[in-house]
Amino acid sequence: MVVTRFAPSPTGFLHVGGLRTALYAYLFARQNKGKFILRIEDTDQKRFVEGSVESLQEVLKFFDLNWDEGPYFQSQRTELYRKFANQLLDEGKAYRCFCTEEDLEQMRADQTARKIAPKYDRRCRELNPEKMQAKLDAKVPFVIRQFIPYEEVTFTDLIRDEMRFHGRDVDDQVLIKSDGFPTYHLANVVDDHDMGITHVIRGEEWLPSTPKHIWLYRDLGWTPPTFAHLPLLLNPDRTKLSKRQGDVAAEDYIKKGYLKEAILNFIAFLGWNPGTEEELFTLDQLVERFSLDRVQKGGAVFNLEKLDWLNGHYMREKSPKDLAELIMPLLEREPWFSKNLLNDQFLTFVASVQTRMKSLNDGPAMLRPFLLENLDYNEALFLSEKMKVDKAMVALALEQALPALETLNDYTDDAIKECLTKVIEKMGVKNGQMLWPLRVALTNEEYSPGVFELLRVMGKELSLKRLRTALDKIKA
RNA sequence: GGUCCCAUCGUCUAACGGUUAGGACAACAGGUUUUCAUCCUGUAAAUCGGAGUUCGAUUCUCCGUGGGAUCACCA
Repeated sequence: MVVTRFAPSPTGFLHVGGLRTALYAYLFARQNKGKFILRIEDTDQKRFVEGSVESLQEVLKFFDLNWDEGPYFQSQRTELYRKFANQLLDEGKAYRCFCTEEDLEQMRADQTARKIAPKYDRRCRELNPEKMQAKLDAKVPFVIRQFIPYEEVTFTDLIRDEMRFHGRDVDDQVLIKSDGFPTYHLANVVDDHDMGITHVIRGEEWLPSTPKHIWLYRDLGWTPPTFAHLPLLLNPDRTKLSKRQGDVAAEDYIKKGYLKEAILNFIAFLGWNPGTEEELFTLDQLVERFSLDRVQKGGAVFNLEKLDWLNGHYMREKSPKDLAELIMPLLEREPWFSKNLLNDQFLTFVASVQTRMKSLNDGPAMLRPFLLENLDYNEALFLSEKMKVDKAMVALALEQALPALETLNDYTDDAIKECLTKVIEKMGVKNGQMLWPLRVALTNEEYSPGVFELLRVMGKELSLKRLRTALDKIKA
């Protein structure tokens, strides 16, 4: 059975790159009817961020990336790691290192000065038994290092095929830190084996440390899982996506009002495509169609333009009811909002602004003209050079439209259009000279749905009230 | 610097060694339209360079160039 995992460290928010890794691991597990495990890699107590484990889980759930097992916490499994570290120690595949931070810094400084690649010189490996015992007795803190053999290691990456590294270039990796906690490398390997992970799907930044992991599997007598190293997500300047150059937390995009469908669809296509010209995919469709061998090798620039388009698409695709439910929490945060502003027309209001919304966050502002009791008119808005509308024209348009609409009983788009067209013809003005003032009177906005639709959606009572109020204001 | 990875329109990408190098987003130009959107039509836009293999390279090989990742008691 296929078992994948997502193994973030709780050092802050969930990175969009992390989200994509989680998504791919999830898709691969689901499509193979396998298991998806969540594991928290919290072996560095210094970098732990309060609340990050909770928010990590919330975000994954928000995107419906549900895991079958976990979350497991590495900080609760330290006994296991120590056991295997000791085993390697006994077998001579690892050794204790008593070097201090200063020793190591000094060593590295010397090496860089001599233009050699910085690498641990194994001085502690040569320590004789008496000296070693003396240090242990004196309780000198030590780390456990993995002994890296001078030989080649190869493995097959699902995305990059044959990978080849040589031990001469790899440092004797620390396995257990002096505080007794394991490093990523040890904990990761032990857990992946212990949890039966069959496919390690992770970012490309892990490629260089994979040989260490392979040697660890071998020294522990285990069969390594299959690896798939995902291409990086990039800044516009093609460096690794970073906070300096924009929002990188998945939450940021939720807060910006992007739909989960859009974010998921967008992120799935950064590095993968189905090989056809289809590009609109739901999570379920992705489960069906995803494949690791269609994953790209090169990094992908995290460019929001496509996300905006996808978001608009999914916004328009929603039913007004679903959309209204998503907007509601945002509406409730508005200072002007109160529950009794809602009436049975609400869904029609939502429907009328739907094609205009770029994100959920546009909702409150676009709905406000429909919901507010009184608009605080901005007189300058009524005037439009382009529409050839001056103050006198505004007053005239409103004065002429009002009585016509008052006598109109059939308040449908067509009837309203016919009614106003007659007035316009009689006045001998241009459409815009009538419709622009009406639109501003109805919404106090520069952009809005069409006037006929506006009138119908608002209803006779509210719309006429708006027109009268506006007329009073303009005449005052 | 060592090691490793990568390379098609601005961006995401497609193309059994044979295509007028395709699509989408963005851009631009039109159409629909009272505004803004939506919607429709169209235009422009790419194989990093050089060798080699081949009847034929975007595709395979080598070299170069460019970009990136990584070299911690962080993950």
